[in-house]
Amino acid sequence: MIIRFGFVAMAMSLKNASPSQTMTVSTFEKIIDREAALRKITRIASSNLMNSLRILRHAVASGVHVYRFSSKLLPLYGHELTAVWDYFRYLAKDLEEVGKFVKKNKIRVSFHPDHYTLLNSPSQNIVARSIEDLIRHVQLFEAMGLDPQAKLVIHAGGGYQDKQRSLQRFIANWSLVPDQVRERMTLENDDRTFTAKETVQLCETVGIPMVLDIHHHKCNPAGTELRDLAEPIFNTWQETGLQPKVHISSPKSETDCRSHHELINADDLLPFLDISRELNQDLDVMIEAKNKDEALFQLVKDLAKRPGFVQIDGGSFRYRP
DNA sequence: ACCTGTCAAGTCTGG
DNA sequence: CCAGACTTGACAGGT
Repeated sequence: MIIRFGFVAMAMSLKNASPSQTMTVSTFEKIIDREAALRKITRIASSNLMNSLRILRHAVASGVHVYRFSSKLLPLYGHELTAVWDYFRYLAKDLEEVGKFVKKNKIRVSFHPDHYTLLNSPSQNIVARSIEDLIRHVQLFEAMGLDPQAKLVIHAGGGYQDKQRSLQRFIANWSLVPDQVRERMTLENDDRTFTAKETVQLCETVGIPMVLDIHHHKCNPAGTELRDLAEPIFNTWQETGLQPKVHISSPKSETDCRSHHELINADDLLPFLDISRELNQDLDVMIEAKNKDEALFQLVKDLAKRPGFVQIDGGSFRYRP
């Protein structure tokens, strides 16, 4: 069984390489010459894309094959202040260059639109804006020339006092989601509302893959066991040509279980790796830790000393029975 | 150079 | 019914 590790957005090992620089609304509004403000935003976006490329080069050089882009690549993209501006006209070359590097090096990439993106809201306006946000993320992948194996992951949404109705509303709203989004969409269990079991059932209903977050499951298990959920979750990936992806993070402390620690404690991950090994299931594991790539390297170093782990490169292992 | 309050977005809690 | 927490890196305005 093969395990590959990935990291999110930033690389702590690189200096001055933020992929998420931005401009606030108040700064934008203070610039009288709107055209100048929009050009400045475009310069920041270009820098974010070139820093993403630096991070990807660093990942490849380190043997890392899995990466999640920052969702803040294009400042204020989607805000009404910038509605007149065609970001892609000016950023096409940068996006293409990033995409070419991803394809050439076969890096598995994704986006995680943030928790304001809700497909199950009772407000049709919020649902409509969320779909627009998902489309904007898809447009980025398309401009990079990346096929539907480049995925989006979001949560099932809010509970709104009635989880069952809220799940039904997700299913009803799914008909509003265009194909270009559907074919890239995946869902992740969250740490307070929708459990892994509820999320995998929802994924089965709408026919999309599920990303298991091991830490969220620990916060929000509702009496379910990962051992029983692993197979159904893995099955949701069957048609995609991709191996299942899971998220791992370690709690900051016992009292603050939900926050992310700087590093990954291997003990938080090993039980699930053992389940996957029993099922002979290859896995991609996304590290969600404050120390980003350095948490990945630390975990790799730790696992390399343990029985059964045969290191392939800086970011992957063969895990033997 | 460094520090502190603020930031596009929505939901949930507690008062 | 409304203010504040939630999470986070980075801005913005102060020193």
